[in-house]
Amino acid sequence: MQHLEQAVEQHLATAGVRLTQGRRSTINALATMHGPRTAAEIHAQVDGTVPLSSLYRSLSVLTDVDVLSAQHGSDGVIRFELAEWITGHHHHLICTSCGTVVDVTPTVDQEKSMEQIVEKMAHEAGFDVSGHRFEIEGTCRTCR
Amino acid sequence: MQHLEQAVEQHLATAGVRLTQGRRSTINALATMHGPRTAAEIHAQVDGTVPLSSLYRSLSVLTDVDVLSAQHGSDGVIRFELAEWITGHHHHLICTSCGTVVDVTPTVDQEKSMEQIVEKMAHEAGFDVSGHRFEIEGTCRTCR
DNA sequence: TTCCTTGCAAACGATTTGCATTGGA
DNA sequence: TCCAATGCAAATCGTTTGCAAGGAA
Repeated sequence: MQHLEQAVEQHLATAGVRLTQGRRSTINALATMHGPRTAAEIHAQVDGTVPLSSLYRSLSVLTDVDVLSAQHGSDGVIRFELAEWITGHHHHLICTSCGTVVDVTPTVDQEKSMEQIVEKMAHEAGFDVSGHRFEIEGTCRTCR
Repeated sequence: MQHLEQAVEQHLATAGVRLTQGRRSTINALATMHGPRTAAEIHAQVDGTVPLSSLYRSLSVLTDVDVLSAQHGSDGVIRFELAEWITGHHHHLICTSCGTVVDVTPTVDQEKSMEQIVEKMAHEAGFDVSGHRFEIEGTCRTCR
């Protein structure tokens, strides 16, 4: 995890953003939690040491500089996770019952197939593809 | 569009839900607008004839009985559209420049490939798949 | 008539922001 | 030092809800 910290530190320095105590623990919390987490969950994980308002501000800044990525869940709550250049490329399994989001990493073949399909569909509509989001909905093991 | 109205009417009757004036115009508005729309947009489209609170309640009921589907955008706002059994299965091309959302329908082969991949990825994580959402971001023809 | 629906207004709750204070490089 | 970052409290705003009145079956 030292490498991660250094890489992130470097990344933030380049972006001209300070790596403060609060931001450090926010990032560490997310690194520990594996997968998208809400501000409230992170707030609990850091044991309330970072006020929610400050936490939201940090999350916003960290997302802006691409250390985190954000997604809006069907429960209307934003979940944050480490950016893909840190965690690696993946997609999301979303439990329609409890809202939990789990990361899944496609195999190289799977990813290649998906990209091909994306490219083809978009091309016919005259779109220049810049990215895609693939979300699988279903029921997780514990909710079933 | 007569067929649509009858089918929906039937659907609602079976579900024990009344097709009222407000609901009728809500559904018609969405049928006209093609693609996911926010409550505010629908409210404007029906020219304010349906109060926002009532509109939200209708949208909620209609989503529950699967006449509409809802999705939470990256701006934190809920967008509604006619359910896929009405519009047909499709995915979304989202222009990151102008925000336009275009529906794209995958070919049978494309859809089959995607479902296979989805099934495989989800199964390993212990998920029961109920559906998937594929959103392609990029630049549309007119914005390019 | 019987309830499901509506309208209005008030409540909610996640997220954002103003402002004075603190702390990192 | 100097300005970004913080903490607190108040404000936002999309969405939800209580309750009495209205309308579909």
